[in-house]
Amino acid sequence: MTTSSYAVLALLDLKPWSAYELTQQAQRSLRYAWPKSERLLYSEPKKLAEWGYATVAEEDEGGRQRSVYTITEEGRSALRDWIGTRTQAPRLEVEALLRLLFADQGSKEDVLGALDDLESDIGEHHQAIVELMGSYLDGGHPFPQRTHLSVLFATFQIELFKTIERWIEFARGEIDEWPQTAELGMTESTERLTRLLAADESVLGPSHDG
Amino acid sequence: MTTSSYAVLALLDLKPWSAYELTQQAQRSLRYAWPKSERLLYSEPKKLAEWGYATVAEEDEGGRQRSVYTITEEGRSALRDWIGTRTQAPRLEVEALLRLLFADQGSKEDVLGALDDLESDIGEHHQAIVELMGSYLDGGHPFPQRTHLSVLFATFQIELFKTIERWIEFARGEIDEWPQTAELGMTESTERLTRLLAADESVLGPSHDG
DNA sequence: GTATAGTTACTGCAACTTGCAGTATGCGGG
DNA sequence: CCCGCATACTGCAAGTTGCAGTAACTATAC
Repeated sequence: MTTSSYAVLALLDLKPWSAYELTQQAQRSLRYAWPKSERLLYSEPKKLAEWGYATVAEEDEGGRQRSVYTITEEGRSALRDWIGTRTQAPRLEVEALLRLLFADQGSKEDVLGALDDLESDIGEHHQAIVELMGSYLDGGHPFPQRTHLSVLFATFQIELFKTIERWIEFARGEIDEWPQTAELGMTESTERLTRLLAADESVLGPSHDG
Repeated sequence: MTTSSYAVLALLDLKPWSAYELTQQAQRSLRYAWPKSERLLYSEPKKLAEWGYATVAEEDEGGRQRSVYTITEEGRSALRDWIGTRTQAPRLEVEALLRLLFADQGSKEDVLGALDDLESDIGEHHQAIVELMGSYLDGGHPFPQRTHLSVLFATFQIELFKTIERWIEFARGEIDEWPQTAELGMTESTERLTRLLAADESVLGPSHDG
């Protein structure tokens, strides 16, 4: 049982799903907390069934056959045990930051390009979540009694995205002041920032909507 | 060539390293942008050598033998080509958020426990970076001419960590108001938050050090 | 009616990545 | 000289990803 198995099991606890529905739903709803590939999500319910945590029923809806998975009592019990365990440390992969760390091996355009990439990736997700919240107001939540959870979760996403977007603007401003990418070292501006960070203070101005 | 290969290649572009040094250095410096296991980092320089992007020299320093890797001209050229390519979308794995999404399957203590886990994981990293910045002020940067990059990178980490810590406090406050975890749905507080998010506004108060 | 292009619903496989156990060497203390 | 510990790796099984491939239904055209 990996964390991904438990994530799928938790979805199964909401209602029975076909493998396809389960996969789509997992990609949509877990994308920002526990991003997993379609391929993996397809194989998880099979393993759950093997372990006795779910049962499979072959249905014939829509002319085509599909396997519908339902959680078992053992599954619910395993889920309850997992809920109380220590969570894994969070993990952030941001290739744009990797490019920033090695910005001296390229031009200013290269780093700024990486920041543009990051901005557009974050922007897409940001916009999607704002729209999702709009749909919740219109009663569009698939499990209305769980709205409080989705919304609290969404507050995390929005705060994070806003912070990253504000930081991108800030970083662009800093980089614009560089004559080139390499060999700058401890400039006046860098020293000022280092002092702020060593004192654990924010380097961004106050947010515009706080 | 994976992104991890390029990350190691970029490190090799700074100076020649032994596999051990390279691995340690990569774990320390890339942890927050591109976290990779020790095991993988050990094998990357071997592959780089196979592909002709690095050369190996068997040295005998400290009595024990070690393989020292040096970047080649082909390696530098490959690195320059990579620097200009599109970056991958960022990826965030936060198991504590997964627990929040399924909080209705456990108790309030369970969710709050997950938030505590997240707080302590983030707190460790946060503190480590603040201390690192203190050491930079004392001239402790391993590549002084690259300080401007490390510090700009660190501003990202600190802003992110501060945001997450502020969000944890906020989320605790919300959860404290819940009578239980399940079946709350669109409460008054949730509706207020949903409206704010749909209007793309922050739900956290202004930061305390902005 | 049937060719064909598109969508739905998957499966197989190679390559990438991780965690952990295991190995071998050097080094300090008793 | 032996023991425990740190250093410097390697092997391997299991987890994960991307992509190519398959097969069935669906819509539109001719």
